[in-house]
Amino acid sequence: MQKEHNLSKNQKIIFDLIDKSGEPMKAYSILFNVQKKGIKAPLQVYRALDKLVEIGKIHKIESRNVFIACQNSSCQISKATAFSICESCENVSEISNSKLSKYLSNFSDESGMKYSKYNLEFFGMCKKCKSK
Amino acid sequence: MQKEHNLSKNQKIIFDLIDKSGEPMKAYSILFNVQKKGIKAPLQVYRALDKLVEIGKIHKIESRNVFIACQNSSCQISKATAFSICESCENVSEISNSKLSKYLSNFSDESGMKYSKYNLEFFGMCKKCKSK
DNA sequence: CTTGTAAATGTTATATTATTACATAACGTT
DNA sequence: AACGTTATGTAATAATATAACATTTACAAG
Ligand SMILES: [Zn+2]
Ligand SMILES: [Zn+2]
Ligand SMILES: [Zn+2]
Ligand SMILES: [Zn+2]
Repeated sequence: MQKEHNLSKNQKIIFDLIDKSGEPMKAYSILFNVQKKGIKAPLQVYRALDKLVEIGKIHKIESRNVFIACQNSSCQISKATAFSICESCENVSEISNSKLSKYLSNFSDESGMKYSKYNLEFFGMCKKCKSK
Repeated sequence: MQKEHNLSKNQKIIFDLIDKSGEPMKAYSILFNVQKKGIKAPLQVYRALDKLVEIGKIHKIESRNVFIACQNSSCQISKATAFSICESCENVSEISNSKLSKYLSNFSDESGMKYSKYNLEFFGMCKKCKSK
């Protein structure tokens, strides 16, 4: 069962925006979109984003500096994330593949380092873009 | 056999700096360090970095916005990268594990998307930091 | 209910990371 | 030499993110 997080006002505004957009969003585009709701400064956006990432409601796509709503409604893991990114249209989707996540969560090497978290980004051409 | 790339003057200066440092470096720290060699503007640094990334001599650690020299001297792959990052001391090392790279290079799912590239970042505490 | 504490907010300024635009030079091939 | 490609130089600016500080809200312990 996923822990319930009561989102604060700003967190809710920003999560709803990202979630409804269904697309990756940039921080300053989010800022622009929520200014009518009274959120006026970058820091207000970044603070909400930080919290939402922390609790796993959204993820940051590091190679693109964008944020998307978690598409794995059942998973509370912001510690084991995998995405596919189309290099042509920049479409992003979250990969939820239990074999992959098991493989990576159990991965260890000779470094003696214990991995508690990972982020994986796959790149390629999506179906739509390929057929063009 | 890896293709030989003749680095240009700026590319060589910047690659040598990163390679010798043995550490992840930030773009503006690189800039600061090469100013005595006549490289005065961010763009000169970013252009060299772009090229070096493209040919696989260095890699960008996306979650940190830093660059490190490729530690896999034998591999020409800038298309299949994996790193371990210590969240305490920010030490980064490149993982070269043939099973892992095979597994990920062959990964496919039902999306119909063909993945031509991936980047994986593992996070945790390195040996040194754990023992403190 | 009040007091203490953590979390969230508001606001201004600033730091950090990266690119646009345009001009010139060097390199490699024919 | 002429051509196309790659690299360089320079100035300005865009895009991303954080520091510092003041205040407010939420919520639990006493
Ligand atoms: Zn998710
Ligand atoms: Zn696409
Ligand atoms: Zn490498
Ligand atoms: Zn460490």
